[in-house]
Amino acid sequence: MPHDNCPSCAAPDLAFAAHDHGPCASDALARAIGILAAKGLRLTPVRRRTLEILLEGHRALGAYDVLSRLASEGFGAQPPVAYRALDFLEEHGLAHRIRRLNAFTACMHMGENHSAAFLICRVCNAISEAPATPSRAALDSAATAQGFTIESATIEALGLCPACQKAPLLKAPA
Amino acid sequence: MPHDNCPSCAAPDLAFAAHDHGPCASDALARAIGILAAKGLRLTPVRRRTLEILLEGHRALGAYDVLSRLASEGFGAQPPVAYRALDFLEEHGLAHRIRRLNAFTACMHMGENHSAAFLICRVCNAISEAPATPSRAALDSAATAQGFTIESATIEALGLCPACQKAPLLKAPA
DNA sequence: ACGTATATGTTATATCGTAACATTACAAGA
DNA sequence: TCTTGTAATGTTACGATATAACATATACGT
Repeated sequence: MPHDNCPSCAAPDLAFAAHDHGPCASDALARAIGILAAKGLRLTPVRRRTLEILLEGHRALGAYDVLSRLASEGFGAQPPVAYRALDFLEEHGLAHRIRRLNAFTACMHMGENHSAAFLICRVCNAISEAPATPSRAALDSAATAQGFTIESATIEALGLCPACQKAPLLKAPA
Repeated sequence: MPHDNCPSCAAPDLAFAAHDHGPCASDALARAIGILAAKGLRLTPVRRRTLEILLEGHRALGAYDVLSRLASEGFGAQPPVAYRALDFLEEHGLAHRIRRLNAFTACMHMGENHSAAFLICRVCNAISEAPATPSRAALDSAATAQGFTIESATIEALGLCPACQKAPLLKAPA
C-alpha cells in the first residue's frame, strides 16, 4: 500500500491495514515539525524522541514504558520527564491519551483539529484512530437535551482488530 | 419533580434536574436487590453499603473514597475490599466505571443492559448517564468500516452541567 | 454437621501520576 | 557580547490508583 494518504489521510484509517510503516512514521514526524514550527513551539530532543517512540507502532505506550526508553538513551530518568513530553505532545495535537489503557499513542491526524475515536485491540494492543464526528455529533445532541455543554469527549472502543479476529495472538500490526 | 421515571426512567436522564433524591436512591437500591435476586447473586453487606454510598449522589467516587467510608463503618480497610465490591457492582450492571476520573458511579439504568454515555461536569463533578445508542451506533459503523469488532465502548464527555454554566462553583446537584 | 464454593480480610507490592524546586539551555534586547 | 528573563529539563519526594497472593470466615446444599 502506498502511503499517499498516510499517516494523516482523510479516511479510512490504516492502523489495521498492512502498510509500509517507515514512511508512515517519518511523514508523521515531518508533519509534527511543520505544525510546531508554525506555532512557534519547540520540538526539543526529549519531545522529538518521545514522539518517535510513539510513532514506532500503531499502539499505546504507558508513560513508564516511554520513560524507560528515554532514560536508556541518556535523557532524564524520572517520571516528569516522560509525562511532560507526553502532555506537550497531547496538548498540541501530536499524540492522544488512551484512557482505557492509561497510555499514549501518536496522533494519526495531526493538524486536523479533530475529535478522535479509538479502536483498541485487546489482543495485540494495536490502536486505530477512527472518524469520531458522527459519534461525537450524537453525543453532543444527547448532551444538549440535558442542557450540558461538552468541552471534550473520550470515545474509545475495546475489541478485536481484523487480524486478531482471524488469527488470535499471532499478529501485531506495525 | 415526581420520581415516576426515576431512577431508571427511559429518558431523559435527570441527574442535572432538581429532583427528590431520597426515593431516587432507594428505588435504585430496590431495583438492584431485585436484579441480583433474579440472577441468584448475593448483595452482601459490603456490596450493599458500597452501592448505597455510590447512590448518595449523582457523582463519581474514587475507590479510595468509598474505601474510607467502608472502613469507618467497620468493614475492611484495605483496597481490595472496595475494588471487589465496585467490580462486582460494575460486572452486574449496577455501577459504572468513569475512566476519565478513575472513579465509579451508580448506574441509573439498572437492568436495561445498556451501552452508556456519561456527561461529567468538571466544576461540580455531577455525572449524568445519557442515552448512548446513537453515539454507539456511529462508533460501530466506524469500526465495521475498518473490520474491527467492538466488545465494549467508553463514551464520556467532560464539560459543564446546566447549573454550573449559570452559577459556576455554587451548586452541586444531589 | 459437613464439605465446598463464595466472600471477606490481610500483607505486600505494582503501576500511574504530580508537586515542588534546582539547574540548564535559549532567545531577545542592551 | 553580555545580560537577563523565559522555557525546558532534571531531581527528590510523594500521592493516587490498582492488583497479586494468601489466610480466614461465611453461606448454602446435602
